[in-house]
Amino acid sequence: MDKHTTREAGRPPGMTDVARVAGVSAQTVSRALAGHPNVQEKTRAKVLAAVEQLGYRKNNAARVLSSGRSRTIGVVTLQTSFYSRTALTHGIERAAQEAGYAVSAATTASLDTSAIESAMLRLADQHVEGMILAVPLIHVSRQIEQLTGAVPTITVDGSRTSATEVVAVDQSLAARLATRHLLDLGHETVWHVAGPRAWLDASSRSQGWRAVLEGEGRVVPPELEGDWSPESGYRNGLILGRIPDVTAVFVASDEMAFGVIRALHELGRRVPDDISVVGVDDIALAEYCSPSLTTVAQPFAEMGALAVAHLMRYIADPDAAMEPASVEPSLVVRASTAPARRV
Amino acid sequence: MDKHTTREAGRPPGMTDVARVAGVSAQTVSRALAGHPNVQEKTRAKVLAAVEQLGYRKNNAARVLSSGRSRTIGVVTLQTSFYSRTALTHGIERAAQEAGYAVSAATTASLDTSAIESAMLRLADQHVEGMILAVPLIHVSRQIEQLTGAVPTITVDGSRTSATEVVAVDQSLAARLATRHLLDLGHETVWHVAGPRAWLDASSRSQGWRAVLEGEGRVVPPELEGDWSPESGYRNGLILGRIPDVTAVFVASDEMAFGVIRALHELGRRVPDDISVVGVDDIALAEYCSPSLTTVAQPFAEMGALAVAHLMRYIADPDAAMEPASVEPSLVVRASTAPARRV
DNA sequence: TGCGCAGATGATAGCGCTCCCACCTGCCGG
DNA sequence: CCGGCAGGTGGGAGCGCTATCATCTGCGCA
Repeated sequence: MDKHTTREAGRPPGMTDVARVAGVSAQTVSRALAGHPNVQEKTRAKVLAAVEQLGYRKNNAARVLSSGRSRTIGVVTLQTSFYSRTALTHGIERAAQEAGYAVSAATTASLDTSAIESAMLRLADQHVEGMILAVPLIHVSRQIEQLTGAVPTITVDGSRTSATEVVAVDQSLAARLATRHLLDLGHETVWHVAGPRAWLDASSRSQGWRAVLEGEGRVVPPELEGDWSPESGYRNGLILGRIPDVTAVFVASDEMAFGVIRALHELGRRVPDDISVVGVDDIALAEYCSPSLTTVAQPFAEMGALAVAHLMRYIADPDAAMEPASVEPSLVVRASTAPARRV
Repeated sequence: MDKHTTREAGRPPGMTDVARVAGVSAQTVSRALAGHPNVQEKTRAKVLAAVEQLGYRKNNAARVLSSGRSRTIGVVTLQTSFYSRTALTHGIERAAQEAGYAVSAATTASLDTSAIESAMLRLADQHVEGMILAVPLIHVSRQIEQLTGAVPTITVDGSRTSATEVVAVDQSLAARLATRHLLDLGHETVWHVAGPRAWLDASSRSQGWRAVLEGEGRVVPPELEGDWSPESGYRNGLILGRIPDVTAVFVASDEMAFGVIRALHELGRRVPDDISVVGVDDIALAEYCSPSLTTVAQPFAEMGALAVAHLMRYIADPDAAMEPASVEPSLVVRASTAPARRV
């Protein structure tokens, strides 16, 4: 550090430097750059010229320290590469960028309360103005409660216990679309391989599936559960393939669906001839693996944008009432589903 | 803001508060928390107790402003969900976290110089101590040169023009493993669907493939090019499938490989009976799609760790000489490759 | 016995910005 | 004609922390 206040070589220009060059005060520079209304056009122009000339860039740390506002939001995600979370994160990033916000990501290796807590704390330390939780909040600790109280937080998994705002794809609808599609093809009933129960996404799908079957007076088969990985789909497929009257399966994610299909294949049951399979997500490979997968496409980009929009509103007015928002998924029919064969 | 220096309700506790409770000076608190050696164990304990009692959390903005060090590194990635980049990012995140660094991600929608420039500037504004570029630097602008001069930067794509340090998977080896595997199965020669030329990953694979063929005196078929997407693999597959003497194809990514396989399938050429296909990456689905894919696994986690380790060393001593580092991929043989049929 | 040095602690001065308030123009109405 | 009021501007005072230097202890050694 240096005693002299005069400009130094090797130090980036500060607001004072801009002020000097523009012939105004540092204060005016601040206002001009912040888009404050009470600044003459002429003055603003002078400031901008000086900024250009010096190659001035704002010092974010100073701004945050002084104002408490960071223009940054945080996203908590699970440290894995499931397609859905990746796609969602991208949607959020793009939307945040457009809103002039930076995104700070904190990943957690597990869904433990303490792990999520620590991810949220890391974000809080970075003075984020809001958070988006892309993981299910299984248990809301005192610490988390305090954080969500202090920092506007929304969750895109819609944890049922939380005190946070919720944005979500209508997963129940996704499940209903899939299940009804299979019934429409003439199948007696539809089996289901669900995601982990901790995820609301997973349990909403399960509920939607069950609702359709019950509404139609069909037998509701026991539900199987995976962990989103292809491998868990495979394990469940090995079970399903051994049950003779299984002819239609709704799987809670595309990656698991391919695992299921592989297992069925190995057991000699053909898809879609013997068994129809529907997934969820519409990953890039869904169309190109064999057989191409009938699935329910999720509008992840839209979803990210909606989450950010919601959060912005929440940040602007923390007291405003907000009802949960949701976007609609859509069915994409491909080759993994076929009409039930006459018995 | 407030005139009084005494504690206020509703304001989080600061270092001065901790100092008061612990009965030491703010300075000592700073040193104790920074792990400075010249602090008595007893004093440190008192400080930690006070921290605990007050629920004190450091103010990062203030630390950055004052010290210039942010304990944050930045990562520039492309705004897509290709498996490789996602996996790599996770490797980086984990390693950085272990090193006590936060990760700030900046995504860019395109590979334009200006887009990458702006992503790097955004990171610079956040006072990152170092950057990892996970995108190819096609053209190094004056601005970028200035940035890489000011902030330690390494690239994991190994752009040939850049003035940055390089960490990479040995892609040439990956290609040689794949190509040799196919030749060993008795195929006359091997065709290649490459990634975009702008990516060094892609061109290294192409070179490795070519080197093996030339070394063995085989015919080097013309090279096809995709954009990493399954769809581009499909397009190229539609071409390859129409060429009668194609019996083995090395594809630069798993996602493209499945696209190729699908196209071949549609043209009535069986994999692996008629044509063997090898991919690169070993994505989670490689084992579960049909046929399961022979591929070259990339050690992304290791790679991320290596990149971070390199960057840490670079940050610690920007002048230290560092040779490019690389990690080794490994071949995973599955069902998409088979011995060439006797002609 | 005393000097000096090293280890432990404290005091002070910023880091670059934004807030609050005072100021200074010019113009309106009384 | 002058007080007042509004829009524009400038002047300080911090924001919470760390760097630098000063200070203060205790101890070894001559």
